[in-house]
Amino acid sequence: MARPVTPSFRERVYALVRSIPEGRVMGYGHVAAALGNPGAARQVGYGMAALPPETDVPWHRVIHSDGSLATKGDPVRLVVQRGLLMREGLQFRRDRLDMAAVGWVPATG
DNA sequence: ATAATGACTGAAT
DNA sequence: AATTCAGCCATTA
Repeated sequence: MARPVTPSFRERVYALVRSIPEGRVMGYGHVAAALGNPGAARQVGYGMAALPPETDVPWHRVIHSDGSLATKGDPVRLVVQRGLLMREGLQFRRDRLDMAAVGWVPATG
């Protein structure tokens, strides 16, 4: 089956996001930097936008670098994401997460 | 090949 | 602390 020998940036994003443990979150820029492209934060979010609703990628664990959530002009999706995060035990502080506490860095625990 | 797009980010106001 | 502006770069047409 068509499996690219050189996985696209998006593929790498999905793989990393899938490896984010429950109760932890990562910023778009952090994901991009972990993939070796510290300037491709927007591409990370763009990849999330292309995810189907039945995806196995925990896209809700990827948020803004400042701990807030992305809206993309769809406030409904925002509420859903917040619910998913709270369901994992994350605490919101005025519609924002404490990245210093719940922020996760791969290969470091 | 070029141009437009966009779940972002950091600095300045 | 909140808002605004310009830069960034992979994907799509």
